[in-house]
Amino acid sequence: MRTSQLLIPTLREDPGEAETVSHRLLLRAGMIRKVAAGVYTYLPLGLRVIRKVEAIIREEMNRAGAQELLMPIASPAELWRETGRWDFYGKELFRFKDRHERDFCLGPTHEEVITDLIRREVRSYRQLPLNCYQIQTKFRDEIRPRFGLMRGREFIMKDAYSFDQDEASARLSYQKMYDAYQRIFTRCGLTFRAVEADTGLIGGTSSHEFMVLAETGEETIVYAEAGPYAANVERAEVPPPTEVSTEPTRPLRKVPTPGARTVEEVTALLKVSPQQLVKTLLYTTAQDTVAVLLRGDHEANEVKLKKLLGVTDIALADSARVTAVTGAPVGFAGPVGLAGARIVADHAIKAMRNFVVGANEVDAHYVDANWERDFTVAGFADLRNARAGDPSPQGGGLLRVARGIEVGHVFMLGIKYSQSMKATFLDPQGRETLAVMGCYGIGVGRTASAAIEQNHDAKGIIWPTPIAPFHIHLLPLSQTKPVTDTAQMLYDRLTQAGLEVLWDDRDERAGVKFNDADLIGAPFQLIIGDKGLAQGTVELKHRKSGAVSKRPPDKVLEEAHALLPQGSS
RNA sequence: CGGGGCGUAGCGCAGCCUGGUAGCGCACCUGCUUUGGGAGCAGGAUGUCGGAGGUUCAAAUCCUCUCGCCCCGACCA
Repeated sequence: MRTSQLLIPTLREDPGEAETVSHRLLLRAGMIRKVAAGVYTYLPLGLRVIRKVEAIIREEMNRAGAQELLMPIASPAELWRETGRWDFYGKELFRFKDRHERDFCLGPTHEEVITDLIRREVRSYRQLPLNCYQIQTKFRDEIRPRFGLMRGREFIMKDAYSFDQDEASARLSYQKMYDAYQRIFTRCGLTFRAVEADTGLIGGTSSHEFMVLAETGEETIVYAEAGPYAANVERAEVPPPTEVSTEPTRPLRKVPTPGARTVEEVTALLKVSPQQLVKTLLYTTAQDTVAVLLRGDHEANEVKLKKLLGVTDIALADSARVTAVTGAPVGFAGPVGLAGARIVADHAIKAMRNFVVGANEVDAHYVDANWERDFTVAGFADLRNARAGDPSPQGGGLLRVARGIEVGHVFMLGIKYSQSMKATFLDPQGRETLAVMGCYGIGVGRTASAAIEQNHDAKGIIWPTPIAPFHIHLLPLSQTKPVTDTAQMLYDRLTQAGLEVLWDDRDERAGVKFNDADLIGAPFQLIIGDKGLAQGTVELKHRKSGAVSKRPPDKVLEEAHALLPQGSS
């Protein structure tokens, strides 16, 4: 296609709103434009990339035995009330009413709609297993949309739903999707890792996230330095300590700690290490207040805490609540003599002796506190985030930490939705049985963004060939007849050979064309200039390496073919 | 929702504190020259200063309200 006929509004300067590389480059390369916070128009170039990613997803989903359908964006509140998610999903759900005042929402995901379909249409185990998917625009009224296509309020997602007659069969369906995801992200040219994950709002029994490794990722993952274990930090288990302190206990003493509230201030004042301090975090749940004891250098993991408490919502107590419960301002809470809250402790505490805690009194802490002797806890549990250097819970040495972008997520749902929505079928014995479900998502725009995060340089994007908007950027450097004729000839031949060619036919200076081409990021640039033609050559330049090969124009075709994967359109 | 910040030409910004003719760079239009890494010269067009109300002889500037956006924390593909 000719540049002069395409809307490719490249920007010379960085847009002020863009924070991350992918956001900045998508805007600068003229691929997306913002319509509202978290809502974007895909311009022709951006849409081509989206379509490429979608095509790869379709091929692999179909290959894995899934079938495509298309569900509506709008869905009625009744379905969501059946599963309880009309309330549970909260403000994240875009809601609206029709002219009859009936409640609707814009689908953030489609478990309800697909389960409604399947419960109506599937009667027999003979119709299972079944895996249906769609590529559809989703809506989530995110608290904070950001990073362009990375976290939008409207975004394109592939979502698949599997229905099986039993757990064993469901695990096979899950595995097929897991394998398909490996192929999809590999084909998209991404460096990624599948990690164990929390199931979040979707619910279910187990799940894996597919994480593209990138510094700008919003997720933190941990992985064994010498083994297969990898998990989201939210999920990563921390094994209980194996060595318990054998230090003789000393008597409890109260010491003044004027103005020292934070772990740093208290440890500096008392000249102890954070490992000798126990911090007391107060959380409020719908019912009560819970005190969480953590070693001074550890971080609370709220996902684990929610699971332990069996609640869906917790929040750090506000200062009024802290004062009411402890009798002291924030910064001096401690377990000794604490009456107004249940006390739970991370199991690292179990290994500690003679530690520092808050005294529930302004400007005072206890030193040489010991659990059991000075206070009792309701229980010990894994309540902290894993971190680099912790032992891997499943062997393979110590854990390392990396940042990741979640591009895909596979869930074993079990019977959560089939139960609440009564999706049943008759098994071979004629018994009414609940379908066992799985669901599987891929963020399409996020995948494209992640590809940019991993494949760019100071000049612009360097698309992995399978998802590049064009294979070759044809750059005639002047408007002379030999150059134009050669460009036309090469454009025709390459296009006929099945390659996707973007022909920069604008009357622009060479530098402008080079810079735009580098920004847009086609894997190859074919440069045609008067100088080269005088010597009978054109140049094929590899965007990634910068390598240039000079060839006579009629030799370009075979070289281009060798360089680009067959059938990669 | 809490905290911080920004809305001035298509884009990036200055002007605001201390009220008085709305500016700069890039982009855009015309002409000439130029032409292998974002050209030069000359000329030109472009603004309800986010919106509403108020104070004032006078408001981009001060006050009030409002809308939008960005950044930092709790959600997720």
